[in-house]
Amino acid sequence: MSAVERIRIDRYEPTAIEPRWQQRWAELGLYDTDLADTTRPKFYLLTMYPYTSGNIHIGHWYAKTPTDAIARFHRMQGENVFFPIGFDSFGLPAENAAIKNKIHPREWTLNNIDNMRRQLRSMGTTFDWNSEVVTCDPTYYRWNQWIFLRFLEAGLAYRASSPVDWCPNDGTLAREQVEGADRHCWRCGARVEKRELDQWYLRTTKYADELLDFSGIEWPEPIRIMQTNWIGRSEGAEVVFTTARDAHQPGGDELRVFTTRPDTLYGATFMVMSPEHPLVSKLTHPDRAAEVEAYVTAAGRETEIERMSTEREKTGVFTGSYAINPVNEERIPIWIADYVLAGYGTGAIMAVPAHDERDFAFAQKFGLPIRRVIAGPEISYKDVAAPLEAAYVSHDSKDRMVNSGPHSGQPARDGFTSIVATLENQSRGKAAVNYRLRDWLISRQRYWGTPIPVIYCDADGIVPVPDDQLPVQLPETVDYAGRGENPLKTDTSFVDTTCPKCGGPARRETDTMDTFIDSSWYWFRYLSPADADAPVDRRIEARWCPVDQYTGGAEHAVMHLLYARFFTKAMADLGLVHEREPFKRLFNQGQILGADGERMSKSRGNVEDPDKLVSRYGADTVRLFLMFMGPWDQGGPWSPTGIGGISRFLHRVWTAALDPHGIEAGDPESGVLPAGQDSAAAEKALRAAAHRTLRVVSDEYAELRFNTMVAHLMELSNLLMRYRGTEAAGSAAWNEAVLLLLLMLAPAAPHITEELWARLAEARGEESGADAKSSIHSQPWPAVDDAAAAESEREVPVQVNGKLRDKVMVPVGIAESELERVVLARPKIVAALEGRVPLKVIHAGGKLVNVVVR
RNA sequence: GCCGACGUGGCGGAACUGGCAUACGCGCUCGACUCAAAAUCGAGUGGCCGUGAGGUCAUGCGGGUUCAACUCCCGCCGUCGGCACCA
Repeated sequence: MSAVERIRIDRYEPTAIEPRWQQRWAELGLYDTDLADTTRPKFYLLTMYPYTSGNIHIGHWYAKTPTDAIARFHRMQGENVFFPIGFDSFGLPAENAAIKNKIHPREWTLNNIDNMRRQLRSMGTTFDWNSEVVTCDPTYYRWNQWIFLRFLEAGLAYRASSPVDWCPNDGTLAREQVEGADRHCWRCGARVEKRELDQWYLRTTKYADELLDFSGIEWPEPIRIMQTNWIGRSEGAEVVFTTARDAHQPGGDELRVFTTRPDTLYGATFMVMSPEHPLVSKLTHPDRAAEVEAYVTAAGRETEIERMSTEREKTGVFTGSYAINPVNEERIPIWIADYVLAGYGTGAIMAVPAHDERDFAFAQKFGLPIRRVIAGPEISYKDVAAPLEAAYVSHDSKDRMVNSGPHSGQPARDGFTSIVATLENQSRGKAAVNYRLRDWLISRQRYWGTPIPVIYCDADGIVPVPDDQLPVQLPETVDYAGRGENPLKTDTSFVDTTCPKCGGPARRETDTMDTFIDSSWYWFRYLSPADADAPVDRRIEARWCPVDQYTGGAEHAVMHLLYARFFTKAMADLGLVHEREPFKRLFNQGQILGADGERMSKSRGNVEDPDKLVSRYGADTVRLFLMFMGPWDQGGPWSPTGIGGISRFLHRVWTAALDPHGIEAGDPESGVLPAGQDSAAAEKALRAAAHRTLRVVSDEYAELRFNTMVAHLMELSNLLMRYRGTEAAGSAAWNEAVLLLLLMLAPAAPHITEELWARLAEARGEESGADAKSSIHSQPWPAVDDAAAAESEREVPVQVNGKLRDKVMVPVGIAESELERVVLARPKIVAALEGRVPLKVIHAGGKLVNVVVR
């Protein structure tokens, strides 16, 4: 090949190629899914829709482009792939930007969406844009309202007054939106306080047990554990204590407690109520009223002041009242302390200081009695009365009950059931289950969200907005007086309305819904985004749900991913959908951190803008680089070091495909076959390598192991380059290897492969790029030729006492005795044996030989 | 504190059910091409000892099981994520 001829080969210039193909694919409608097509198996692939913050950053690329490779891979497998995208577009940032920049949240959001659409397209992703969903659009949020009304009818939505977490800036928060030991707001970081408010809830607890059941879905173990812990099911008993008659009050009130250790009931030496407990004022002795009142007031403020440490000293006050223990009629004092939570169990506990660390600390501080009622196997009868130095918290099967009246001596395990049975006989308690999970508080005092469709009428109370008046639209012009105040509240044109029942004057609810409502069912809406009659088209849903593969970050473990499961179950019970689980398979990609190892955020200034990388290297290089970085579920700090290696790889693919005969200057070896190989052997080696690569790469795509997939494609391209310029280059085997390489690379690097596919077709004199069928992305995934991939010889490592001493080439399928004979004759092995006689020879299925000597 | 993930060259990482530790890539060193540089191509690249063949140590640390351990078991240390007194 002359130098002149080589120069005529076009250079690989991604920025020239990529926009052209993106446009061509859109024109051909290559990725518009026909949901009615039943001739192929369906594959619903979902990636978490982005929040409309304005910019697509490298983290979005890390989440979306490997997911796109999954979509392309499944299409090549012959499946009908549905891969939609949309925008999570309600929420605080839009509102904050509006306040700051004096721009309407809608305008801010829609501008951002325009920019993000452009950026998403530049990735070369195959989203079906026809099914796009934008949650701040009335055509979407009217169905939030409609579903809410169905929940209301079914008793799954209700209004209640209770102490809620309140952020001074952002208003009420769901419990999972309060973070850290100091209880700060997940959005603004301000300290959260408790407020007693009337708010709307969804009855998530109704599904607590079903949500614990993960059978039939393939989710990562850590997420299942997190959800399980979050739901926090515990089995125990509810025990009814009765207040004792006293000078200041008649007694006889029931004080219910939940305990997981009914076997310790004889060890209850006092009781504790939460400061918010309804019986607090009734049970407080007049002499103690001032002290108790002060404590309760302080506790209300508690959460907003220092609460950094769980090691914090226990605090509390005595009410002056006593309760009767149902099993031994013992009279024990009732205290109030903030370590007992109002929202869990009954808001009151029986304190067993001998066997609970918290109760122990409290008893020590206030000098309350501590009585051992459970003894471990090492405790002798004599030691039972000895003072404890710490709470004995144990579930040892050898534990036995002591100081427990008729139950003394019984194994503690049996005590659980026998005490519950005793209580049940006397109607003073029963077996009970408690959950840590609470109902979902959805009211938000914000403008930029879905208005809750109810009306308050003085005559008729809470009146749902009739379906035919939906959507309740957000007013267009609003006055942003300032932060923390919902502008809907002061907008009389919105608030003032008439009662749908009596026609009298009435007020609209001004709270809007938590934005997690939007993402709790959006994948259903993708299937029929324009349907004006129903939120979900049940016929399409029946065919396409559940989502086959969902990808997104693990940070949504106990919020979005739990809410989505709840919604699906609730909607199924309402007959709106068929499936009870939303996402069959879930994969959590890791998180890309800033170069400083911290979470990427605008405030830290460590956000990586992919646009300049794309303009320098091209989208294909950025896609491959992100896949090559490491296992997809791992993420890690961002560093562009090494992206040049990916760029070089794609240049080599380009060269191998278009210029098989070139010889690199300065390389004395190039153009020469490896020693001992003729061109037939070289061609055989090429085919074998290509088909073996195909075998592993197919698995790696299916298992989402993109980093090793890229590595294996690099190995194949390195091999091709080794044979470039030799007699084998340009042979049938070479061409086959090149085409296989392009097909295997196509899902990951769609533009360069499409370009080379088209050029090679043209070189063969075929039409290319004219229709959807000729695209590389419409080709079937190739089949492995097992005969070509098979190897005739194998290199077997040989060890002596587990240490590598030699390697031998032997025919595949060699008999063990023959292999042993060959091995023992090897000079290196003879030397290593030093005359010793082998005790044993391990063959390890022909993969390795280990000669064991003493 | 409880729950979970992870710890391998200078760096990102590979080794799937115990079987050649360090694939692939980055970086670095040397060489070719060049007046020179960039780009590209080639060779080398875990530590230590040795001119060499080779030996020896090494997958966070300490033990153990095994012919054989990055992989399994026990006990520590460290990093990251989740939970936050849930009775």
